Amino acid sequence: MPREVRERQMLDAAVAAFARQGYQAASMDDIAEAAGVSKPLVYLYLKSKEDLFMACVRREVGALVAAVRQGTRERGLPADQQLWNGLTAFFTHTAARPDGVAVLYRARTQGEPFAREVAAMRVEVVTIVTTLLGQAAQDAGCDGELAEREVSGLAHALVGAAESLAEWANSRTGEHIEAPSAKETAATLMNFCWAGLENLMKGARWVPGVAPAPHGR
Amino acid sequence: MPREVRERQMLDAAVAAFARQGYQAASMDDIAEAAGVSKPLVYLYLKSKEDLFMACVRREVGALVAAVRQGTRERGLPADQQLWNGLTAFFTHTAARPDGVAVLYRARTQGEPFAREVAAMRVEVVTIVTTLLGQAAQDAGCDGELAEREVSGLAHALVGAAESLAEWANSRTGEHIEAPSAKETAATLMNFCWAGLENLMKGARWVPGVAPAPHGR
Amino acid sequence: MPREVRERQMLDAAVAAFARQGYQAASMDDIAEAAGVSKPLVYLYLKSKEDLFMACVRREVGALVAAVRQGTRERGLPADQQLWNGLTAFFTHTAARPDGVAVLYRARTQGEPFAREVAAMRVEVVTIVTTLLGQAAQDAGCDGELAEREVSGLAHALVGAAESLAEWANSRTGEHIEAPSAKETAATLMNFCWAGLENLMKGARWVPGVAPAPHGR
Amino acid sequence: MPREVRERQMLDAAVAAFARQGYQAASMDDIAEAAGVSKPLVYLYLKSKEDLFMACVRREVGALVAAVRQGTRERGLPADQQLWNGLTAFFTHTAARPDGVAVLYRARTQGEPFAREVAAMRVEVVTIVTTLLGQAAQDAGCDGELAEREVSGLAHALVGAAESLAEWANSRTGEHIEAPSAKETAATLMNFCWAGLENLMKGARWVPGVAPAPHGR
DNA sequence: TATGAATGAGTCTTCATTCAT
DNA sequence: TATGAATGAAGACTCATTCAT
Repeated sequence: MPREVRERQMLDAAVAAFARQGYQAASMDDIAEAAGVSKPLVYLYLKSKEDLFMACVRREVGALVAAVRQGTRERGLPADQQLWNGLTAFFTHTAARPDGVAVLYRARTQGEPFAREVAAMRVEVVTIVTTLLGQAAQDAGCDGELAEREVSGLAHALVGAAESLAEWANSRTGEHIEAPSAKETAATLMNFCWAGLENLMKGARWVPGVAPAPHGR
Repeated sequence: MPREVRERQMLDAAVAAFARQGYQAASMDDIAEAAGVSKPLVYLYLKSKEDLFMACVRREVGALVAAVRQGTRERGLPADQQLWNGLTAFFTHTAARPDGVAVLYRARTQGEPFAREVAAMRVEVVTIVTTLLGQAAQDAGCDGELAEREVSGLAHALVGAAESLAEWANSRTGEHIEAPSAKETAATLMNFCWAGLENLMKGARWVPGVAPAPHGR
Repeated sequence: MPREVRERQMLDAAVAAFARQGYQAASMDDIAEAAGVSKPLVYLYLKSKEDLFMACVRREVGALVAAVRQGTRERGLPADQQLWNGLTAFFTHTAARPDGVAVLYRARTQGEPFAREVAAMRVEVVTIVTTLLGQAAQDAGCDGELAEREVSGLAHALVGAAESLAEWANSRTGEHIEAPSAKETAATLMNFCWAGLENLMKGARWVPGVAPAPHGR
Repeated sequence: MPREVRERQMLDAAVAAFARQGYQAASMDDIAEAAGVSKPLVYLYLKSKEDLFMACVRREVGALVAAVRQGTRERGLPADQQLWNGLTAFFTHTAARPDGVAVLYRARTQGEPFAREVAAMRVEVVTIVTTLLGQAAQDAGCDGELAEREVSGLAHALVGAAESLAEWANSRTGEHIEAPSAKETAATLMNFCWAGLENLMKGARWVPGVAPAPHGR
């Protein structure tokens, strides 16, 4: 059996194991067995547990970013539409590859090199989102300037909300309550945040003690 | 030395260890040493590694919930103000006890019993939030009906956003860029979500292909 | 059982194992079993295979040097007599602790840190020998100057000869041919080298094509 | 590529590996790679690691013995001259093929079959030396009888001294101190032992408590 | 002749856990 | 209350060796 095929089998098995048990708890023995190969072969192809984990992380990072990029590829739409498309792509991916996403989640707490990889991915996603927001500001003809730190905070809030929602949406899978579709979830998130973002881009801010301006309270 | 004191020392050491290294990687040896006691004593007081971790989780869950409750105790304020207070309390706690929060974060991926404990905490927090939202709806005299599922989704989005922001805010600690204060962070989050929530409570929804109603685009 | 005792048991077992099988081939499992303890205890006390080996080496280095020093302690004797005493002590030690000596032998080809330790021991022994030779030169009233390099070479030759003889003498042990006693072996070596050394100290040298001076050929 | 050539490449690589790392530590993988062939080919040609090592040992034994024989081939010279020639040949070989010599050194501690091979070589060399000594006795017209055991001991002392000197001489290679030439080293050893050997052949012995006879102390 | 693919067996090391005191 | 001493079980990693082609 050619090397590439075997290697993908191993990565598949590893992603599943790491997702379910975590980096430390997953054993190379189990991974090898799940991949249907002997342990030495795993080492021959993937060098070490760390390298194997890194390979998983990189693969899943790539897949996730590709999915989101694909979702926001369509030009010429209004920014909110594009953001919704991107979120939908994200939730679709998240539902289709829960283990892959879980690996990324785990990687964030597994030490420098892995955390960095995921952080880099986040930056990429945040950049996409930020670009969309900028475009949205233009679309709306608004001129409010957002401090870089504020944007960064917002982007993290959005990503965190998305991750949390993804987890929540997927946690339903398997129960008799039907899980919400990716589009529904994306819409929920848009409902949650879009009005606020728009306000911000217009320079309207929520401040303690005063209701946000555009709603006229 | 009285048992209670010793036990707290152990929990402190354990929380630090689990937070920094994760459940699997933290070793009972290290924890005992950090606590300044012998290993058998740890076992005498806390039974097993699992029980020790559970004790940590429960303690931190309690502390976090108490902090948030404390933050939202003040009655008679408008709902947004109360939510802001709660968030501020959350971010304050999060900045004060990063290790405690990290333990909860770790616990979510550490198997059934621990995940359940954290999930229960989330439910509690979500309930608080939900109550506030309900009150806010009344305050606004609005009559929009929110499906239970939708509320649940929103609450998870809010909590996820808050967690993500907390992590982001704390990741700055130690750099020369000053970390945002809890109040700032809470304001960022309010900016992010409050307008949208208000809309929803008025029955206005973002739908694909159409700009959100209340803003008149 | 107190730690010190256990530790000596382990070192004894380890020395035997390393001597017979070499560093790589000796397994920690076997050593632990031979010492009558479990493997973790070996690691608890001696940290790692490398550290264990180093501990063996150091112990045997100390024992050997102590033996030789003890042998040459008696002052006031002629130099040849003292050298003979030292050699006798060496061969006695060598016969009494063949495994210890074998460990030192193995250590020389086991990488920098170990080789260095043995080299340092050699230097110590060579220094003792050199001192004796110097004293012998004085005793003999001779004034021949030996280049440092030449002395070094001679000392190495002497030590090599001694080692080789020790091995030869001990290889007889167990056969029906009786092994030569330490004193006999020491005498053999004195016979082998003393006349030559004396010549050298008188400035007489063997040169190709000419028989050494003092023997009048 | 013809089998013989390939086989020599493999042996060269193996000798280098075994010399530098020892039998256990050298891996078939590394040897195959160093030889520029695939592992199965090594097994096809040389059967097993043990057989490969044995092949190396035999080759190097042959080379060393051949070198020494070559050095003592010239008949009609005085015995000391011949011995010096043989030693020079030995040190020349030793300097030219340090890896080969190292393999023999390693083989001595690698278990029965290998040790036997090297022992056999020693016997051969000792025989050559013994013959020379016998001839020297005749040359000197001396009638001293040397017990077989004593001769054996002397021969081992000589060989050990030679080995030790060879190692010492070669350990200088690479430093800025120039290594002594083979002839110098051989002369050092002759200086070290020849007078003693001559004495012995004349029946003069060093005995404890008495200075050696021929020097009249 | 030559090799890419594959593995059974074994090694070092660590860890949660328990006695005996 | 408190601990020095000790271990069963398991995990990462490597290596000599063999097929199928």
